[in-house]
Amino acid sequence: MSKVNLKTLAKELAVSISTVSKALRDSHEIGDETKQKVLAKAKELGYKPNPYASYMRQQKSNTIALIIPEMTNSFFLNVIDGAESVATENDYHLLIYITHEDAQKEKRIINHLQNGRVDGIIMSLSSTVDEYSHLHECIENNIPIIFFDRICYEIETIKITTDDFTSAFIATEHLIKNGCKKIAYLSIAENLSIDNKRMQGYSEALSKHDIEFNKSRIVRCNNDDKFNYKKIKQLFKNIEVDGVFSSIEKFALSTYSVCKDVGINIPNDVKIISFSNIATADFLSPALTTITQPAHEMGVKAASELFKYLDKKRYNIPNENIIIKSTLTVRESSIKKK
Amino acid sequence: MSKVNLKTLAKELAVSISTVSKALRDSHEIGDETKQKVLAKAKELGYKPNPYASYMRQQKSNTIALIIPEMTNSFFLNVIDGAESVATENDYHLLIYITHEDAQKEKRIINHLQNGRVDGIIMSLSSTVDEYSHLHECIENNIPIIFFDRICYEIETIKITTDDFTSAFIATEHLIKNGCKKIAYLSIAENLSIDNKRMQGYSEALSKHDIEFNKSRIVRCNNDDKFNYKKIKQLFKNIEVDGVFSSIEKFALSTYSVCKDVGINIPNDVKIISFSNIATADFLSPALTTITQPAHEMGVKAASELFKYLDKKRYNIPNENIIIKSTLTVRESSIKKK
DNA sequence: ATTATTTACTAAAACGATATAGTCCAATTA
DNA sequence: TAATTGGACTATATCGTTTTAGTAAATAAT
Repeated sequence: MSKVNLKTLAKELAVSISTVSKALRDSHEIGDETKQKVLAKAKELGYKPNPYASYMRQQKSNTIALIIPEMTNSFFLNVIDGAESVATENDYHLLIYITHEDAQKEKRIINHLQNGRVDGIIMSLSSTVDEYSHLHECIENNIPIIFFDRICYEIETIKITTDDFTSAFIATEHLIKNGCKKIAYLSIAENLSIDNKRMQGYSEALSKHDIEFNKSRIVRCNNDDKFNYKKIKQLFKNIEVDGVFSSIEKFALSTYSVCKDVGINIPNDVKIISFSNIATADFLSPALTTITQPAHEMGVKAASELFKYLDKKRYNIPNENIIIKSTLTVRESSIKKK
Repeated sequence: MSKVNLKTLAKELAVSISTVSKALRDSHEIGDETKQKVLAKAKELGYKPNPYASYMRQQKSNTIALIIPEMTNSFFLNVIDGAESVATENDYHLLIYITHEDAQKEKRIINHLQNGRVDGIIMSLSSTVDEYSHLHECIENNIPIIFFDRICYEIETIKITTDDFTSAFIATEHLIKNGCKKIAYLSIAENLSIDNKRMQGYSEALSKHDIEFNKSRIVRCNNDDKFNYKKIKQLFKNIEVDGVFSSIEKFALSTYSVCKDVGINIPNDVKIISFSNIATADFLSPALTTITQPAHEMGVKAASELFKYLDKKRYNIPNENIIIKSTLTVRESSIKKK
């Protein structure tokens, strides 16, 4: 009922609060006998140290924030899983924030975290941010940020990405090798690092194979599924397309939807490849060829890099790019039917 | 750089700390002129109140925990999304913990939360818990818990579920109406509320239609995909099965996997229905008939019910069962091919 | 004119844990 | 023997807020 704290223990044991505190932290200043007594009493009364009181002295919250743009994306899902497990291992606590791809929301969240609530932040940018003052401010306030996937070049810190350019290049080349010549690119947001890299890979592959880059085959999608559906439908109506390279998973699903409704056969009429971590890729109709990002691993890496710098109190995080490779998994959606 | 706090502001403005504090909280004790000055200075210096210092006085962390058994399940994914949005709306912060279906981990997590870190907990039980002392202890320590989906009957609190029995009944009946007579049930864990309810619904439907309940068609799955795969494969080998009712999504996917590998045709040879919130149900081959749980809504409800009691400081949460209905979405996997 | 009330503030005590600076006695050393 | 060291503790300030109990001056009531 009544909270048991150091004071309670001290009173019960008729020693001072400092003795109790030191005994619990196994200080050499306290005799073995007393230590045993304190430990026993603490266990007996179920003493649980208050983390926020402890924060007051240590200025360390043992809490980190994970900020992601959306939840309904198996990539982020796996990142959370990875980050959570590392956090738990290190006795850290993980706060989750979702920006819903809204720059204003992202700013608000970042702003609210500059008050000591967290020791550090792991984040992936929202697709609608176009200026980074909130991030600069955060760094100035000594809250380290580690970026993953959708990184911010302007901030000097550790950035964890996959090999977006190369993967996109390989993906596009894969489509080309399977006979595609009119490949569309479903873009997520031109101000995002990943989108640039992926589109570069796409365009580089086209150029290598002497295929003309056609701007009308670039579809700017956004966070609204219905909007994307319309856009993709229009794409097929307006221009010939025999291949689709989707920068993120959900656009590929919208494409499936359109194809189903309009009666376009995958992979006969159009071949599809997508960046995706979807668990059901194998069971889709047709099975979706994916570039599978090392999502879990990226979450793990982001968290463990952060902890490396938090624990040692050396807040001078280097400006480093860590790249973890994606893997291409070829399935039915991108190859000719036998 | 150097943190700006009430003291800094007070010094800058040559007033007392209490004046600054009260001005910021718009106390009637402070004159309008002073208030303006304080507000201006606070903005100028970028004052951000320290949440943990504030906690010390208020004994309110404005933080809640969401404890889920696993991440790779679109149901929980949507619950997080729902809970997060309500938390944000109410200026609360959301800590995420994943038990990975491990009772020991669940106990450890619950134990670590009884120190003031959170004002309340939203959780779904791990499938391996078989005794609830950690939960009772938590309640005794005045940390309210609200359960969703996998609830604990023993604890008197708000429990949010879907209509598991009825949905399972309808699902099973749906299979029966589509000609199934030898329906298997893929069980998640017999000590879970949802598993009991769902199996009851299943068995009730069988009995209504004079189909004998056959224990060998109950498959006890667990958290290990490979294990489940083997079990399901064995099921098909050992006994005739023309319908599968999966209590959770991932078992349905394992079933798809087995059927693909063994050459069993869905829905011709066996029809499948599953509790699931998977976004790709429509695109699976064949499209998966699902009982779609109101996952997002359940997350929203759980969080908002919790806040209702946290804010008003009336911690006497009633023992209430809130049921939000699931919807059956019939797709190809459960019906006869034309 | 005297007391009572209101206004606008300040001082100081919490909240619970921790670290720094003592204190006191016993044991060692010069 | 006096001085020093060490062992085992205690007292207290502190972290950054909030809140209760003042205080002093101005205004209102009697």
